[in-house]
Amino acid sequence: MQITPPKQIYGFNLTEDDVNGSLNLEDTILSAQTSEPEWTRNGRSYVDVEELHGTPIKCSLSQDGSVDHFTVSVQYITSRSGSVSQRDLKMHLEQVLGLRDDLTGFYEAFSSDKSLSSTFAPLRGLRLMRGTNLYESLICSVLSQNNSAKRWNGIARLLMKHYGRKVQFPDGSASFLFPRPKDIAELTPNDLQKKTSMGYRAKSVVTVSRMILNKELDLESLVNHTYEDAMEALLQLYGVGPKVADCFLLYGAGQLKAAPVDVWIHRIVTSLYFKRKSPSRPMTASFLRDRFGPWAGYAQLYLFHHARRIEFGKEGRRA
DNA sequence: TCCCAGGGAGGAT
DNA sequence: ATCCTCCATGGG
Repeated sequence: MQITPPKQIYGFNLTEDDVNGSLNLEDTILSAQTSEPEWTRNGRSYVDVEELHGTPIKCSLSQDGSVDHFTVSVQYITSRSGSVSQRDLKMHLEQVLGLRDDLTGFYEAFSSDKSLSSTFAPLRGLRLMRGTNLYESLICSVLSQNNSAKRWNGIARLLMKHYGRKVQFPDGSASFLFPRPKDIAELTPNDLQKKTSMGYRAKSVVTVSRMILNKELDLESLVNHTYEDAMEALLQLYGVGPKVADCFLLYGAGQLKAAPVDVWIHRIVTSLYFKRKSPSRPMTASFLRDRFGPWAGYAQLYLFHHARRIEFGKEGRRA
């Protein structure tokens, strides 16, 4: 007699033929990019829950092989009634993990820049993640200000738990989606702060949520603006300065010329490229855009993580 | 107790 | 324009 298999779990594999260059899945997922809260770990796999074309989907990825010759096993399951095509999920993962970015071209274009190219070998396969929910990316970027990656992720998880929709999966697990602007706009900053311990960032999160709900701010239209126009609009938002705006533009809107300049990047770029002069942070950001053009975001990512790894060890944890 | 965390607003020069 | 200080909270 045939035993009925649990048909609700689907899967497929990605190989190096599906990716434009090398891939280090673990480094990519653990590099604290603010496109969305960090994926959770389950053994050797990384798990993400997202809403894809209105259907909650939970996918689990694990990489076997090397960063150049690999198989990424993808298993996924959708919430109750919904279904997602394998093709849609594959396109989703291509965006989220930056699988179309020409990493080989990046490495070749700057092979003569000794400062940058020295990071290529240790970080080979590290890719820029991109969010699929602009609001989520903006809020995560706001939460990251003057905060550790571990803590802003914890706050984002509390946001999801308290204000996001709970979704059940056929395997018995449950998750919370990221809240929508209207879920947050109705709160007072004080209520939000009490539930999430996000501190003074609550005022910014509520204000931005209300502006989006009232259509004073349209994140979708910002994506089609030039970098300069989008930046100008974002800087009007309370709690959004140059670094947070660049984080949103890079990880949320996919503007690869955006290079968020935090205290680390500022120190690194100053010491590597400004021998003994001291540029302002805006100068550092424009320097990165001028020097690396459409690869400025990637240059920032590689310089940042290389320095962090030297300072703290592999995953940036404090010794 | 002090310092820092992938900063930013509001104020004084 | 550039330089201060303060901001909530948690971890080292």
